[in-house]
Amino acid sequence: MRYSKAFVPTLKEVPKDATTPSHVLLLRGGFVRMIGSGIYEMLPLGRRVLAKIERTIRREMDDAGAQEVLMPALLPAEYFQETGRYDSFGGALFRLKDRKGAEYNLGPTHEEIITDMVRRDVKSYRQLPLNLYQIQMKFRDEPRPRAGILRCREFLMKDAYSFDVDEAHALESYAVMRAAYHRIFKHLGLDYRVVDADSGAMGGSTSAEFQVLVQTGEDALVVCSSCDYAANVEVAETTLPTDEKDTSDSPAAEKLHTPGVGSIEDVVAFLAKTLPDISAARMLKSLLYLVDEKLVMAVVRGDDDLNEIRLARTLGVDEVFMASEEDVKKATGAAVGFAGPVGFEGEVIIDPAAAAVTDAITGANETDRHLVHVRHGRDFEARVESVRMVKQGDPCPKCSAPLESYRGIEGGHVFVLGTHYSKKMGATFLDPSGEEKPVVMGCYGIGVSRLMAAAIEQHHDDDGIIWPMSIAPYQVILTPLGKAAGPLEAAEALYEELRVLGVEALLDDRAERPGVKFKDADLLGIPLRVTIGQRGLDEGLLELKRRDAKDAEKLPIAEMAARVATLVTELGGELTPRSAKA
RNA sequence: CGGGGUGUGGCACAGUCUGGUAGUGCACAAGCUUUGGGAGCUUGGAGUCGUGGGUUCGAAUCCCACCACCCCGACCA
Repeated sequence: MRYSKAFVPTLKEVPKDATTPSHVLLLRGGFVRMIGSGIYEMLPLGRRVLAKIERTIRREMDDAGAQEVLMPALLPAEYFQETGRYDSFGGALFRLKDRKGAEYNLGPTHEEIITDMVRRDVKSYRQLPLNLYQIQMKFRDEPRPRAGILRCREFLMKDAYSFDVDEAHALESYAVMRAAYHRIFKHLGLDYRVVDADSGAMGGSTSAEFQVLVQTGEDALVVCSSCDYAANVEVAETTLPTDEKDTSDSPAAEKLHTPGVGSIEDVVAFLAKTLPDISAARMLKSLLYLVDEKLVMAVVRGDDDLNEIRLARTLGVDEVFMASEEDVKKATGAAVGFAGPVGFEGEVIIDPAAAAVTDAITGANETDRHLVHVRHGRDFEARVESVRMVKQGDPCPKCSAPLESYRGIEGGHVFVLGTHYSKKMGATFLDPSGEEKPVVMGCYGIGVSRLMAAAIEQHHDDDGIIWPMSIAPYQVILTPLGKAAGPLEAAEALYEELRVLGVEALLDDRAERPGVKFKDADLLGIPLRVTIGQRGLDEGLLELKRRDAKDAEKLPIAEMAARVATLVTELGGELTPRSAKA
């Protein structure tokens, strides 16, 4: 491509609304443009990057035995109504009506549609297994789109669905997909981890997220410093403390006046004068949750956070909701901030770490009063369950080495769905003995457009993007300098040589000053740059510079094309050789 | 949905408090000079001041309502 003909509207200034690196650089580099909250258009460069990501995904999915389909984005409401998700999806579902008043929704995901596709034809175990996928736009009315292309209302996604005769075979399909995902993420040049994840309220049992490790990620993860354990903090486990419980006596509980200090920090600061060894670790944090219309108190140590997902699992429900201020007042008789397990009427769950505190401070269920010298088992009873959020430094549940905290962007999610949809939608088959059974499903997503942003979050510097070769919009940029004819002619010749070798080159034939060309080249993040200046030409040399390196390499003109092609291949790029022009 | 903020040429902003008919830089067009890291000078084109209403002789500016977008939180198959 000739730069002078390319539609690449780069920006010198940072658009006001862009905050994260990927958002800023995608806009500045002319890859994408926002036309509404969470709605982006893909300009030529952005489209090329997406196409590269799609190509890698297609190849690995096809190799893994999956077949590509394309489902509609516009869906008659009856499909999501059939599984109840037309309502349960809530506000996230884009709903619309046609001119006759019939209801539709835009596809936020396609389990219903694919299940319908399969149930129409699959009647026998002989037709299974099956794995179908598509790469298509998804629509979700996010409560808050953010971070540019990382959380959009319309986004490109690859979603695959497997269909098997039983759980064991479904697990095999799952394993095949998981392996394919590893190849995809590696080839895309991303630093990622596979982590244990919440499978949600879908009845799924086995699931894993492919998390791209970046500081700006939305998800908090813990990764073992020693073994391969990694998990989303939502579901992370840790070895329970095995310390023997302190049986020595502690003073009897005592009520203290703590006017206006409700939060853990405030109480610690307030009591620091009278109790010298106070710390958040001696506080009991008592949180009230609405569970099936009953109030349940969850108690964790003051320096811990409650994990709502673990609490919900422990209580055997899909979801728990933080109690409202009024509910808290009604249940404890005190303002928010003064709740405590002592004397609380209702179920109390306490985390082991909190239960182990033998001389604790907690709310007294009385406004402006706290209790000191409180002890689980003596002053109150509670069910001991692990409900706290695992954090940095906690021991790994597998090997006890300390866990490390990371943040990540969820780039992919694989999971076994079981028969959740097939039962509801009657997707059944006859097994060899003639018995009718529901197919066992799995689903596998990759956020294609999100990965484009994730790659930038991971690979950029102050000057711009540094694309991994495998997804770069062009593999090399040729930068002839100066007004004289020599450099441009040499660049044209090299451009043709590279074309024949199959290298994707961008020829910066614009009548711009060198500084402008260099700045744009760095911003766009093309992995290789060949600089063609009169100075070099006089010595018969061209310069080759990697975007991710500081120094350039000087090569004789005749060797440059071959060198570039070799480097492209070494860095994970592909060549698509063409025939020479007649 | 709660809290905070912003809407003024393509982009980034000033002007709003204290009302008088819109400006700066970049970008764009033309000319001259310049040419290895976002050049200089000259000239020029381009703006319903988010929308609607109100106050006023007069509104980007004051008042009311609405809309859009961003950030924090809630939420996120």
